[in-house]
Amino acid sequence: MALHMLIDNKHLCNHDKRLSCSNCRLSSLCLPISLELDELDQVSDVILRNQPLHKGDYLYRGGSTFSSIFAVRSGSVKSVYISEEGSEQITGFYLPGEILGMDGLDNNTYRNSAIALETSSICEIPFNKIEALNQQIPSLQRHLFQLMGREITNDQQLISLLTKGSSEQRITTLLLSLSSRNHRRQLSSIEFLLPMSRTDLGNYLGLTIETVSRVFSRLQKQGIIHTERRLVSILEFDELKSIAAG
Amino acid sequence: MALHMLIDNKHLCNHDKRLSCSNCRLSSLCLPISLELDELDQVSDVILRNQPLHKGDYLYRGGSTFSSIFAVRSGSVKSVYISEEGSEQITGFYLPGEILGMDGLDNNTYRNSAIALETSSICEIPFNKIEALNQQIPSLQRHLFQLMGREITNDQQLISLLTKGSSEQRITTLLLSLSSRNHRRQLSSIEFLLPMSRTDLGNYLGLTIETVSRVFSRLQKQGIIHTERRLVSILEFDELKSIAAG
DNA sequence: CGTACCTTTGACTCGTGTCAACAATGGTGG
DNA sequence: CCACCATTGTTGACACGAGTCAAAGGTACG
Repeated sequence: MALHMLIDNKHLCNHDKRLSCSNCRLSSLCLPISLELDELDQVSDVILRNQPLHKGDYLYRGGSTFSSIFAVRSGSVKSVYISEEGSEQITGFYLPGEILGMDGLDNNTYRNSAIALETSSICEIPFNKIEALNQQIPSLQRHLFQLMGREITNDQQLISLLTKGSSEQRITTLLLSLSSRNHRRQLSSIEFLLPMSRTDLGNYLGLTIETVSRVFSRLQKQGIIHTERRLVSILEFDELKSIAAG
Repeated sequence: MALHMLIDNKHLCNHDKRLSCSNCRLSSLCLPISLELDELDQVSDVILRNQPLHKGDYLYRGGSTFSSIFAVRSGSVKSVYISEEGSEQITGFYLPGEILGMDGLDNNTYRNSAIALETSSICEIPFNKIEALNQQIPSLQRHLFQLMGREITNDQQLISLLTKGSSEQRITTLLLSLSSRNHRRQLSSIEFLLPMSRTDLGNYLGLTIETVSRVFSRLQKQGIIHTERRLVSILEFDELKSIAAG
């Protein structure tokens, strides 16, 4: 009897106050703001809250069948495409409140693999269930389109950066992006931990690890940032912006 | 009376057999294949078939309010982002049967401008009307998500190309892309006209016009392609592929 | 405590950008 | 119809930024 209640409690954990969307600090980032409370609960009910991933764990693998999109709850995830020849290209970093997995919509197959950069909690959003909810909640459908539109504009910003930007512009732009994404989450925009290695940074920005390292050293020597391993402090915000702008 | 009939005819031109989706050779490219005939007509009815654009005309402008997505019927269009500082980045080329405008979904504002590369006919698809149809035709909603997913994976392929590819890889990859897109439309995959200038090509691929020109010359000297102005003939398909692969 | 991995720094190379001159093309108006 | 000009594309010489190769220092993990 006691055991039975325990199991029931586990089944109901989606409704646990601590784990519902209505109680999540990040819901304003990953869900439309205009949802009614009962709509919010409907959405919350289809979301799976799986075991946390550890560093290096796969959230999904490139080539596997698309089923869900994912929202980062804590930690961070990288999205990486692995070509037939084995070369890897990181296509994005995802922080708490951000959504990934939309690379699977094209062929019903994930194009990228998603790998945890650190211990991370992830909400899984089964796509067929959210598609069904779209029929009842129009603002949800619109929100999904908006999320995909944001993914597209993000990728296009990266394209501009890669075609036009020097190594310094690429790195300063990324630092400013991380800074503003931290700010959105009410965290410090001037001091934060990089979730990714120098290697990942270079891969994402199309630079070698040596160049990444040299740029960090140069920025530090100029007194614009201070770095200690993965901890970054921005000392001269305006300088950083002006380098990023070119 | 005669005049009245004429006007009525004009209003009915969407139902003109020549201009309905059910009669369009390209419908298999831009619409889901699984549509019933009456569903196809429903979709066809909301689509606007505007006056053809001439070379250099804007289909939409970056910063204006998002209202529609667009399908290229004939001709070709480039999508270009213009930064505050005035630098331009071409983010895509769109050929007949391909769909653009999804960069407007993020902020309800087009991020890019879309400009005709030559005289082009474009179908305009008002987004709120297609959103409403989604409620009745689930396969249409899925198709829209798929189109956006394709846009995302296309952008990510370009990112890989820009971070890893040499000038030769970038250009040969683009030539192969154009070739296969022509093939999809039952046109020659070995001889075709480039719709864009060398300048546009270089801008898209992150290369200067001089480098583009030199790579074309080199490929021609090696007997892999033949070019004469914008006409490209692929002489050694396998060679081209092996260069593109790296 | 040792090993493996990640990062930093230096010397050198190479590909692409920059600057410049010139050729070819297409549109315009006399 | 042709001369003119603007635009676009080609080719060469040179410079420079990022890649490559190599070595050494730090840090974390078992």
